[in-house]
Amino acid sequence: MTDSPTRYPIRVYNTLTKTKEPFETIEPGRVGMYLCGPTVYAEAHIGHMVGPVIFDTIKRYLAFCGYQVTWVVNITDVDDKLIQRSQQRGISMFQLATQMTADYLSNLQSLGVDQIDRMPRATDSIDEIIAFIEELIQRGFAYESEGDVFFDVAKDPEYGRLSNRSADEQQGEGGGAASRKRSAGDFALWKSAKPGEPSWPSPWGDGRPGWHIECSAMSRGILGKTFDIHGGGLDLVFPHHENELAQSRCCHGQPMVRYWLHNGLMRASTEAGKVGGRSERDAGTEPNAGAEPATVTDAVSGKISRSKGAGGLASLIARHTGERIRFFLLRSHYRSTTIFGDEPLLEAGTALEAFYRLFDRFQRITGKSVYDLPFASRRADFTTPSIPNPLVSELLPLRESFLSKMDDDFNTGGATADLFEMARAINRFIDGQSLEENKSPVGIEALQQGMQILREMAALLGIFLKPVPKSSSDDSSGKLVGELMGLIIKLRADARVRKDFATSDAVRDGLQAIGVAIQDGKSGTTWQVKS
RNA sequence: GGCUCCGUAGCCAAGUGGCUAAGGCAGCGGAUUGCAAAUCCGCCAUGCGUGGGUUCAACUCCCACCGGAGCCUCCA
Repeated sequence: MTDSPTRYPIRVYNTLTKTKEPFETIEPGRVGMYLCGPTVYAEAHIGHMVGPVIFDTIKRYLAFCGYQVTWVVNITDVDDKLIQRSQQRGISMFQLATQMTADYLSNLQSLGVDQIDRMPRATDSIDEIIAFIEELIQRGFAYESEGDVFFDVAKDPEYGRLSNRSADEQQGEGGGAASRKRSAGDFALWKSAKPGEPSWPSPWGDGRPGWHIECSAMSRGILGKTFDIHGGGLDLVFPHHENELAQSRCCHGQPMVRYWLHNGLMRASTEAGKVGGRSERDAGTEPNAGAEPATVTDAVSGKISRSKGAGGLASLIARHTGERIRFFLLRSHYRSTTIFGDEPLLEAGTALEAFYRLFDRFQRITGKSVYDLPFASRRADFTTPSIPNPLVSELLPLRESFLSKMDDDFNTGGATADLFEMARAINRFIDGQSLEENKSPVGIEALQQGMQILREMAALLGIFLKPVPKSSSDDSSGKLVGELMGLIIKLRADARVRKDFATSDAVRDGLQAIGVAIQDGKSGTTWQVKS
């Protein structure tokens, strides 16, 4: 019973054609996917996580549909900014890159991004890069000029198609390179080294790769000359992806990529940057940037920008948990601009709490952790229960709805609606069967089967995979705390039996004040630490 | 100036040429509760920026305008 991916009507929006197209792989059942990763010269900010989270989700989904996916994310560890920043800090470029790569990786881990197969570094690929440049020169698409090598944009009639621009309107890179270029739009493939800069020997003298060439060289090395999906932020469409595309197509005489997928950018929710509000530009007032402690934004536009010093993702994750941030990112469509701030993140957390409470409830009834439940990892593996299960019958249409939204350009925002509907159906089932009071084996079995469906769908989004550390059911809260709470609840229950509500309410209010919420249910009192 | 994209209830946010325009947060009623909380049920956009046009029919297509964002230089 192999799963044939072609049976699923997946459609993706392709930036190159500006339309949604049926997803068909080059090689049946296999997907090569490349995402432009970070230039590791500074700490990551939340905007850098949009791509990794959505592509992580895309990979999970494609794998679920039966594809064998190879996902590559590159690390740009040589670049002008890296050199500049490392000199400022008095460390080597390699030290800086190592530190910032570690920061990036830990952020990915916090957000549950663990599907990446290969993370090649530019500096590990110098030989491939040089070989690629040599091929371009041989084919007449690049030229050497005083130790630099440039791509000759004029030689590529298709240049500009991805970003819908014509080559002659380009300003090109600034600096002193202009005099060495044939035309302004030409971009560097190889940059000659100035004294003291990190460099590698090449046929054109010591130097380093230009920005775009590494992606062409590394994607070819791992995924081949033509591969299925290339992704990145919308801001990379021009010039980065346009240039990559030109290099690879001209070098190989075949298309580089089947589908170009671009995620929307993130904006901070400053007063001025608010959608519908007046822009700072028009208002002509001095912007007050830095309202968000975790990010520094471009004061004029509200855009999150690392060049303005944005970063501090780690503290944001500490405040909100990685799962909350991930869920927040997946609640809207990946191509849309997302407004980011503490408020929307808090709201995502509130929404998530309902699921966590359901999971606690599940554990009280079944004695099992939701996180230990098995679930189908392939779309075709799902089998309906042999015994009629009213809960599963209710959940299956929601599962179909969820999957059809994911089929449609990975509409995670639409799909989350079905997750909420599932949670409601499960709660309704528990209420209707009074499962917390009379734990009927038939009901419990039905509940578990139902919960597996919710779990299966959530796993596609990369959420609810493991317990959130703050949950009271988690032993990280401490055994002692659990025992103390047990004692407090027992004493309070005694007070309630005596109808001494003044005492019981005082206990509840007191706990509330220190961040512990309690609920009196029919089968006892539950509690959790509020985040 | 050129090129893209967006404008859906108090807020966030899916979606569609034609049945009752998802879901979440907040709010309001009800069930439940000693009271709460949680959970469940119900309510909450005669309308999808504004004005035209195409069409039997548009929120969905086209045009104009207003407002917002991005790219055109490094940027996820």
